[in-house]
Amino acid sequence: MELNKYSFKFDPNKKGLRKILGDLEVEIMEIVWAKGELTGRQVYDRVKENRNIAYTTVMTVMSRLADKGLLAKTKQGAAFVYRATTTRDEFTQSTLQRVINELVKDFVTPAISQFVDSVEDVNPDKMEELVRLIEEKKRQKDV
Amino acid sequence: MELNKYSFKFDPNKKGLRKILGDLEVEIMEIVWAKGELTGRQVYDRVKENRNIAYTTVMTVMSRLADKGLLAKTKQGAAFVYRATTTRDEFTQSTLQRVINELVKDFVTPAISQFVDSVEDVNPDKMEELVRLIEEKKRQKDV
DNA sequence: CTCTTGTTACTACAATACGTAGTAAGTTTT
DNA sequence: AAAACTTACTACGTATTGTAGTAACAAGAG
Repeated sequence: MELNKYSFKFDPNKKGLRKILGDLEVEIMEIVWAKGELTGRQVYDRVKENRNIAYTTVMTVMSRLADKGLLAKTKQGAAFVYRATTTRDEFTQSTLQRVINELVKDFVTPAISQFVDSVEDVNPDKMEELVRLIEEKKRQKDV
Repeated sequence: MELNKYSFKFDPNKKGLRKILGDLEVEIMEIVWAKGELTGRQVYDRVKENRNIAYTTVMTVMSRLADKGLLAKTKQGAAFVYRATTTRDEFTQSTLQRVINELVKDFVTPAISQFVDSVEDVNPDKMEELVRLIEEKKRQKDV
C-alpha cells in the first residue's frame, strides 16, 4: 500500500479529506470508495446529480488521481474501470502517518505539548483513549 | 499574536519551517528572527552572501511576508525597517496549534493512534515526556 | 461496412502560491 | 541637480487543481 509516490500538502483550512485532496478529487474518491468499481461515466453521472459539470472534467481529474496512484484503471472494452488502490481508512491512516511522523520528527517537543493540549481542548473525551494507547504501547515493548 | 490572518499549507516533504513557508521566505524569516530589526538592504546582503539573487527579489518576498502578517514594517527615512511579529518559537507553536487542532478535530481516533505510534517510532525517548504532560494536564483539571 | 455515439488523450485557461526580477517613480545624499 | 537608493508595480516560470474543448479512436447500430 505504498502510494507513497504521490506528494500532498495538508491544508488546515479545509475539512476532512479536503485537507489532503482537492474538492472534486475528494468527491470522486468518496464515490469510488462507496461503490467499489466504476467507469468514468458512472462517476460522472453521480457527480452530475448535484451540479453542472462536464464529463471531461471528471475524466481529467480521475486521470490525475490515477497518476497519483490513488485510483487504478483497467481497460474494459472501450472504457476504463476505476477502483481505489486503498480503502478510505487506509488512505486516511497512511496520510496521517506521513503528517504526524514529520511533525514528531521536526518538532517533537512542541508537537507533543500541543497534541496534549489539542486533545484536551478539542476532544477531551479522547484523553482516556490516548492514555490507554500509551499503556498498550508500553506493554508491547516490555514483552 | 493573532497572525491567524495568513493561511498556510503543511508540506510533509519539506524540512522544518519549510513545511510551512517557502524556501526564500524561511531564509528571510530566520535572518530577521536572528537579528531583530533590519532593513531590506541588510537582509539582502545576508542572503547574497550565500547565493546570487536580486535585491528586488528579496524585497518582493519581504513585502509578501509583511502582507501575511509575519513581518511588520516601519518607515525609517527612505526605507522600511522590518521586524518579526512573533518569535520563532511562537510562530512554530501557533502553526502547530492550527495543524494539530485540525488533526484532532477531523481525525481524532486515527490521529491519536498514529501519534503514539509516531512518537514511539521516530522519537521513543519522548514517550516519557508525553506521559508526563498528560499527567500534568489531568492534575490541572482536577484542581 | 459506414455512421453515430462513447471514450480517451491532449491541450488549454483560470486561480493561487512562491521564486524570480525588471522598470518606473519617488526619496536621499552628495 | 545628479547619482544612489528604495519602493511599488508588473510580470514570468513552475506547480496544483478545477474546468472544459477538440481530436482521434473504438464500438455498436443498421
